[in-house]
Amino acid sequence: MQLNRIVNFHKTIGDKTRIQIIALLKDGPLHGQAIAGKLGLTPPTISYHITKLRENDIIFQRRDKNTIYFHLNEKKLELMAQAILMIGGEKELDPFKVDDVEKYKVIQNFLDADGKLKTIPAQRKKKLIILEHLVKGLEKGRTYSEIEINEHIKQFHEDYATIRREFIICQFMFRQNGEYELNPKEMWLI
Amino acid sequence: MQLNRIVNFHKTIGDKTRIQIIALLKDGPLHGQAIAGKLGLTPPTISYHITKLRENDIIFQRRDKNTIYFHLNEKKLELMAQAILMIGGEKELDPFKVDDVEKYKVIQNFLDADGKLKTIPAQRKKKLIILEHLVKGLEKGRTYSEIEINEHIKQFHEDYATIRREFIICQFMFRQNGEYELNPKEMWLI
DNA sequence: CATCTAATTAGATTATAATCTAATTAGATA
DNA sequence: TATCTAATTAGATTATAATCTAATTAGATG
Repeated sequence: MQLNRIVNFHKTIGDKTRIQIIALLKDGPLHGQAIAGKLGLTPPTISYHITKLRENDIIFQRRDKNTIYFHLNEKKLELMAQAILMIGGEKELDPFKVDDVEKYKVIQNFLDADGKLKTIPAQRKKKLIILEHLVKGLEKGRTYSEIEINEHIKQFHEDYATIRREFIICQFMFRQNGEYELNPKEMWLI
Repeated sequence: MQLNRIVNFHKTIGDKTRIQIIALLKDGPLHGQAIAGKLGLTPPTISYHITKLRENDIIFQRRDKNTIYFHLNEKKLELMAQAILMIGGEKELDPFKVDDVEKYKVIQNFLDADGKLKTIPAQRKKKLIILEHLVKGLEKGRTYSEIEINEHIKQFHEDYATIRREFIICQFMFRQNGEYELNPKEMWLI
């Protein structure tokens, strides 16, 4: 139900602590203790809020040794900014529409604890969810060389060539004279 | 504090009942009992939610005899949709920036119980708040004849000519060969 | 494998928020 | 002015949510 998605998103960002976390992450990723320190709250409290933000796909995370860095998913904010205007006009047109809980489950299933991709999903819908996850962190409107894309993908999977091809086939990215760029239209699964 | 404004806005629309009210009002104004009926809730509950929506300038109201019709302030939704993206980048640049509580007070002071304008404020800031209030209900992107604008203003005040002129001077509207149109940029007081 | 660091979960407490019924207010009209 | 209609306020109840301390888990590293 589209309505619940919108309600949950706004309930999530309708909290001072969580807006502060978003504001902090605007300037780049941070780990939990850093956030707790800056906001004068305890790590469990931050965990609590981070969980809500993550469940709503507003942040994602990358581990570096013992430390988990939280990143803002700016794309989601842009997307939901638009969604306010569509309240009441929901049509549920796209069969590939999927909610955040479902996305979350698929991501859990296909990534191991390191955030490495175990296998590439065969089912189209699941594959789209995973590809969407893998382009998080790439900037919209910026061009990348093939080498940069390969490096980015290698964080998740050895077989960068296949995944790079999937990015193009599924239109998450465009290639133009050897340069890669994110598809600015990012409504794939919403 | 800009942060609180954003938090309150999202807290307000982060509620299923209130999103449903917004969705209903997308199709045109309704009175309290009608909303209560459609949502299966009691009038006091609707009053409670309406108060929150009104405090955040998401709806406004017009009385017709005994019945108060609630209207959606679509401009506010568009405005706040943009605001999500500016979290963390607040500068507080404009001295005419003003919060919803302040607006609300000014509107209370200058309008009588019927919603009629008692006097036109002399102070610029207050005048802007009132003019902004008076253009609520006009559609963006649509053109109006002078007669239509006059009629619209007469709902609030006899001296439509002065107010019509203020709309132009303060750039709430543009005039082009006898037709009037709302200024699509509507960030006046935010 | 013992230990360190960072994050999360469990459980309790406190603070907010949503909803109802009953009482009250405000305006319209016979 | 008496009465009707619609909306709001008061007060109580119940449900959610935010935060803490203490305990636990997961990885990294000597």
